[in-house]
Amino acid sequence: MPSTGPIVPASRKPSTRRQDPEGTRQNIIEVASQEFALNGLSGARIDEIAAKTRASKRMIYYYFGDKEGLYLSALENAYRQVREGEAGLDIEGLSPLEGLRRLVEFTFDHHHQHEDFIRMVMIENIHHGQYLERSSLVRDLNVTAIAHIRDLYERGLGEGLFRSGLDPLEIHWQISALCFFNVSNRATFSSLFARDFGTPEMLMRLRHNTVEMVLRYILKPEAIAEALP
Amino acid sequence: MPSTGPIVPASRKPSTRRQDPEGTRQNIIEVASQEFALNGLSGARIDEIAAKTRASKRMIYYYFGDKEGLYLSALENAYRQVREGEAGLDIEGLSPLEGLRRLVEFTFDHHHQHEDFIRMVMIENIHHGQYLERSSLVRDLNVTAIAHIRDLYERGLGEGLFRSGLDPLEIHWQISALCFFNVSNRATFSSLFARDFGTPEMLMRLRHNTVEMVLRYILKPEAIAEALP
DNA sequence: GCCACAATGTACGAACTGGTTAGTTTCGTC
DNA sequence: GACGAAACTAACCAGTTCGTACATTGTGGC
Repeated sequence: MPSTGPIVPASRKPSTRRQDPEGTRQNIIEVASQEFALNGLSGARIDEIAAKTRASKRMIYYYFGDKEGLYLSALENAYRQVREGEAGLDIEGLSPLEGLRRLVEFTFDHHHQHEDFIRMVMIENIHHGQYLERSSLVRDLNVTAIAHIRDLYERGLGEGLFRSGLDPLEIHWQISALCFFNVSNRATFSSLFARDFGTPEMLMRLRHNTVEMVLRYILKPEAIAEALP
Repeated sequence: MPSTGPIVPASRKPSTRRQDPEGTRQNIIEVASQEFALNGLSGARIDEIAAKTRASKRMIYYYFGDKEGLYLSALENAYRQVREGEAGLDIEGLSPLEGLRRLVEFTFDHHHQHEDFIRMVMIENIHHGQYLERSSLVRDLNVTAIAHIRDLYERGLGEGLFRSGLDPLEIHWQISALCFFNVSNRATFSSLFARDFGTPEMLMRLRHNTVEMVLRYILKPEAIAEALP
C-alpha cells in the first residue's frame, strides 16, 4: 500500500490517474525520435508512431501540430539529451594534453553510444539543416563545447606545448568529423571494404587513431615524442 | 538541312530515330539520381521523377522494375561516376610526401564538387547500407583507392619519412572522414555556430587543415619541421 | 511485306497517409 | 456536485503514391 499522505492533499494519486499530459508528451517524443532516427522525416509514418505510443494519433496533432512539428521536437530533444550527457565531462583539473585526450576519447565514445542522435543529425543535414535553423533552443547549446577547447588550447599554448595559430572552432570541427564519421558511415564503409568496422577491436584502433591524429595536429613537433609514448 | 550521308548506311540516323533505349535509360537515371540525392529514398516521388524525365513513368518500371531498383541503379551510378573521376588522379611520379598531399587535396576537392554523391552515401547509410550490400558492382571499385595509399605509405616508410605501424585502410578512413564531413555536415555545423562553413576562404582553411592533419599524423615527428614549412 | 518483339504512351486503381471532425472522459475548482 | 477546460478516442476524409493493365508504335530479321 502506498504511504497515506494526509499532508499532500494537492498531489495526484498516481494509481488511478489516467490523464498524464507530460508523460504522454514525453512518450510520444521518445517513440517519434526512434522512428525518425530509423526512417527519416518522410520515411517515418505518423500512424506507425501513434501505434507504438501509449497515446493515439490525435494526441500527436494535439501536442505537436503536424509531422514537421513533431520532427522538430524530436530533433531538439536529441540535441538536448546529448548536450546534457556531455555536461558530465570533467576536464577542468587536467593538464592541457590530458584534457584534450580525454575530450577526444569522450567525444568518440559519446557519439558511438548515441547512434540515434547521429542519425538525426544526418537526416537533418539531408534536409539542409532547415529545421535546426528554425530552432531557437539548439543554437546556444553548442557554444560551451568550444569554450572547453579554447580553454585547453590556450593553456597548452601557455605551456609551450601546442602550436600557435590554430582555431578552437576548427579543432572542434576536426574532432567532430573523425568521431561522427565513425558512426555515420560505418555501414557503407564496412560494405565497401568487406571488413566490419564495428567490432570492439576495430573501434579501439579507430579511437586510438583519432586521439593520435588530433594530438599530433595540435602538439608542437618537438613535443610529440615525449608526449605520445 | 542535315548532311545527306550516303556513306554511313549501317549507322542510325539520329534525326528520325524515336526509340532510344539507352538514352532513355540514361536520362531516367540522371533525373532519378538528382531526386534521390535531394529527397532520399522515401522522399523522392516516382511521379516527380517521371515528370522531369523525357520518358514516362511506364519506362521507369519497364527498365528498373520498381522504386528500389531505380534507387539501386542511381546509387551504383553515383559510385561509378565518382570512381571514374578519381581515376584522373595521377600521383605515380610524385614523392611520397607530395603524393599524399596531392591525394588529400584531391579527395577534399572531389568530395566538395560531388555533393550529390555525398548525399547519396548519406542516404544509403541511413538505410544501413542495405542496398549497397546487394550491389555486386560497387564492391571492387574501391580497392584501388587503398592501393594508392599503400604504395605511397610504403615508399614513405622506405625513405624513413613516415611512422611505421600504420594501416593504409585506416589512413583512407581518416582522410575520408575529414573530407566527407566537410560536405555532409556543413548545414548543421554552420547553423549551430552561426558561421558559414561554405565560403571560399573557409573552405581553403579547412582544406589546409585537413592536409596538415593527415601529414602530421603520418610523418615522423622529426620530419615534420622540414616537411611542412 | 510481315511478324515477333522491344519500346513507349495513357489511364486507372488499390492502398496508404497526413490531417481532421465530432464526440467522450478526466479532473481541478468553486 | 456541477461546470468548464484540458486530455483523450475512434472513425473518417481527401489527396497522394506506387504500381499495373491495356493499347500503340517502331524495328530488325526473314
